[in-house]
Amino acid sequence: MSHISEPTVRRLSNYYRVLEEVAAEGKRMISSHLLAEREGITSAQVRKDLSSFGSFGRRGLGYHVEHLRDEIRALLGLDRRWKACLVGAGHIGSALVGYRGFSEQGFDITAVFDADAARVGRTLEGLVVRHVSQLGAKDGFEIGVIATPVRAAQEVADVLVAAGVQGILNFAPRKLRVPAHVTLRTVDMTMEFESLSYALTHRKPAAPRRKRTAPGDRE
Amino acid sequence: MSHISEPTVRRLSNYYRVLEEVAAEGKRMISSHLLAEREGITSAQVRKDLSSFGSFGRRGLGYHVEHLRDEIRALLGLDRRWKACLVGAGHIGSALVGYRGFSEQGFDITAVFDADAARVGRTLEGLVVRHVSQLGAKDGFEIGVIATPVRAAQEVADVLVAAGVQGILNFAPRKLRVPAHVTLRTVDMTMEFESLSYALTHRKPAAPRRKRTAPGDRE
DNA sequence: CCCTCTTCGTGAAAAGTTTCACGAGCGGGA
DNA sequence: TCCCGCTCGTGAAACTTTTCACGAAGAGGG
Repeated sequence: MSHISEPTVRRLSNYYRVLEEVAAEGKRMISSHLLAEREGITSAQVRKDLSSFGSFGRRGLGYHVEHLRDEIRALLGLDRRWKACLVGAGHIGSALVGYRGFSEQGFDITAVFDADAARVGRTLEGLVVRHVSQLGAKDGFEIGVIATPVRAAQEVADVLVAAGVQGILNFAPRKLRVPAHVTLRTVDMTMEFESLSYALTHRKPAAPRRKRTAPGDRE
Repeated sequence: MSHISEPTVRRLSNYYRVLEEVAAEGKRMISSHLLAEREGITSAQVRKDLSSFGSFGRRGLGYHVEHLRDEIRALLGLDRRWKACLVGAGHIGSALVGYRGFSEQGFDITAVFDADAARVGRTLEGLVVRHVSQLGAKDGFEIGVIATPVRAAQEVADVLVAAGVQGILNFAPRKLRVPAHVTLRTVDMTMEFESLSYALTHRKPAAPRRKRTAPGDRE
């Protein structure tokens, strides 16, 4: 195993969840074909992805569900827990602290920060909101989650980097600048909506009720 | 303009937000180089993306900020509003209803549904939560947003399709099956976290504290 | 008018990703 | 034991996306 591409990692993450489901259903083996069907992709893709980090299947039989699940879990680093903090106690931040999915996958949010004095001191899922100025290296956070308004996001990222986090999960709709040793992942809901808006606006079989003609339009 | 690839659309969405910012700063023109710098990509990429739907730049000068912004807005279908409903009034759902970003981009959530009787009747940002059984075609929703637990997501998607939505924005961590005439976009926070976990687990310069040796391992 | 500096638009090359297709291993039945 | 049906692993082909590199404007100064 030398290098696993980003698209492959994302699919592995999906396989992992399917495997958990399938294991819960009591199935012992699963074929690449079945796995592919659940994901809406081809079986060749599944086999290619899995072969990128090992040979886990048995010809004629498929993959051993629990074994494969455990291999992927280890590969993704989900067999340990991560110490995380959250910055931004607004709507999104509150939702994230309460979201089960994260702690289930090894993500412990143990502190919440906010820049707004009105929010400092309030309690969120058992955590007291602290002022962001108290965010330092001493607590040893490995991951920082940004759920602030977009204008504050870069500044918060800088604070997190200074506090020594190794990774940042950013929910503000903007690309952030972080040093190379810090890994950044951005969840951009706005972008997904705009992508959906584009797809709906240009979907093929739509009735041609009237064609908008923009200034520089061509066909 | 014949076809714009998905990665390009996503970047256009980013350019759009940068252009709004730059316009607010009062700048009149912007070069592909500057635009690229803000996004952390190359200027060739920017020019290629923009040229995929028209020639908006002027050689030697760059792009006219407001004009380009308006062109992208029209292309993405953001010059109109979408009538949307939300299913799932839990943590994530509540956050989404309250999230400014959506309405700013033309996304009007005008109804909230939930399957849990305990939540029906409660008010969320001025909207009374209704039981999901009341979700039908008569309200004419164009877009449905799914913010339910993963086990309910497919069923809700089916209901939305039956109610005639054209697009679905799914926040449950699972691929959903929808007919071809319905567009689906999934925001999978769990996957982003797992991708981050993978990156942190395998980051290069880390001290090689211990090497796991799996059964079928090779190098 | 001419020269220089800047920047776009765009084919062509390079890099990356997915799909194809086939050899080979495995279990089971006759 | 031998054959058949199933399924993996994988090189090669096909396709997609990004990067390169260069010709063609455009502006401004002298």
